[in-house]
Amino acid sequence: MTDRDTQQHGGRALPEATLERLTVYLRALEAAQLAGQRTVSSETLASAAGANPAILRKDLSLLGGSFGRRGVGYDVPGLADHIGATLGLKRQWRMAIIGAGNLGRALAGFSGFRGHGFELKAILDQSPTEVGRSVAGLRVSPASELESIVAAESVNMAVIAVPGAVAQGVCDQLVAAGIRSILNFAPVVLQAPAEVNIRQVDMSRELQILAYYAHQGVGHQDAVPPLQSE
Amino acid sequence: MTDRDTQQHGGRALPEATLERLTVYLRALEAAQLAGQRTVSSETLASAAGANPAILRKDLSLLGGSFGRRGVGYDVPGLADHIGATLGLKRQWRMAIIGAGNLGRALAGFSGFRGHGFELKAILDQSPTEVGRSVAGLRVSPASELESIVAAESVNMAVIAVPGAVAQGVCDQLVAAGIRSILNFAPVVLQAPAEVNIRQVDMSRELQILAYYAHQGVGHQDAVPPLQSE
DNA sequence: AATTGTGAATTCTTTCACAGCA
DNA sequence: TGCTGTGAAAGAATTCACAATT
Repeated sequence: MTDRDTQQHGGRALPEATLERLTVYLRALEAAQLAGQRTVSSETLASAAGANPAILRKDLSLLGGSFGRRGVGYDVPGLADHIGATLGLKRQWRMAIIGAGNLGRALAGFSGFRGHGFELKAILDQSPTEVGRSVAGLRVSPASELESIVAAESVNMAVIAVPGAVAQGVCDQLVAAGIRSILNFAPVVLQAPAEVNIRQVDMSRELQILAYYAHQGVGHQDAVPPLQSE
Repeated sequence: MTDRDTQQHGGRALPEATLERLTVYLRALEAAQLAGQRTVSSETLASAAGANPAILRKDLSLLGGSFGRRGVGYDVPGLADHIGATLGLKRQWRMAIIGAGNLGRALAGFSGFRGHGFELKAILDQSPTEVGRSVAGLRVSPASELESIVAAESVNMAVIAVPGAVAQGVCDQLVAAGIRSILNFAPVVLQAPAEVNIRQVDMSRELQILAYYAHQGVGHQDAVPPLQSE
């Protein structure tokens, strides 16, 4: 554990499954903090996060530092801080949302990303009827100004909230403007150079997976670990 | 351990990673069909879906029937049909959206789920100012009528698009009304009995994972397989 | 006594590589 | 020839189980 080059900055990338769980632990820790808890056990935290204690401990062990105390549990603010630092939430992320329809406006109003270094700097739309409207305290800018706004506002993360038919075009423009982190809500697989990180949020995918489980009669519940017997 | 699953078509439950990819293959097949292609090779299809050919073939082999022809490729409509049948998209899924804010309205207007057996039957909201409005051709119903609407419309799938603070309450009501498939857009981990399937869509999670990769300078691209040098 | 941290065992997933078929 | 389908191999992720620590 004194071995610093194993994990930490510049160390190895964490498995994606671990990353997804870390975001959930972080949320559960924030809820625990609001509830006034100073420490949590892996069992409590895992249960709030819908995970199991063993994998939680394994995940945290990949983070490096040791934020638990044996016999006691994890220090709530300390661990939250450590996870936040690992995820890069101490930096400033300057976002733009492309598309000011219902979805873009909903995302703009979503408060969940504030307070973790995410700041919404611009919202853009192609349609003249949307341009100029006020959304979440910002004026909607014309899509044609994408490149200059990205530069002027130092935008380094973008959210695509446009119809599928134009999403790839928007993606290309974003890449050309230097953006390398994109969250895509349009129902298309975007093609982009390998250095661009794209995450996809896809309602159809989720509905189809739900349909599969319901169709098969499989009870698949992420949130509740199987009980140990014996 | 008991092997509790002997499903139809000689199928046990498919791995979740496979399910997620199947939905992408399906979309790519539909695009190919629109483009007039009759057959696709695993290489072409994988490239359109951002996967690699080997895992695509393995995924399809888990489905049972054989929809490829050696030396030729896959029959586009045949394979699309087979994947659709596997996912349960031949059945009728009757949906309700809870929450008629920007997000609920955006989801209601999202055409992507139509034509795959998904039919939006109701949209509900707590607030009297939303009730009665017309959204996607439906009138917004009061949230208090949830149980009776679910029964009257035989709703069997629900989408939660309400603020985090009330999401667990809505979830409890849905479960009480007999819903066992829930897609949750609220940023909370829902607690529900194991027989209820819940999928979570979470903007914070995705942004935080993007932040991690950008922070670490890791290029992680799901959508594009490493290019072969040619 | 309680709970973490982690090697070892297990299970799951992906990739390889090639036989089999059109 | 070209491409699928699939066992076998390799690689990851998860779970177990217990020594270490407060």
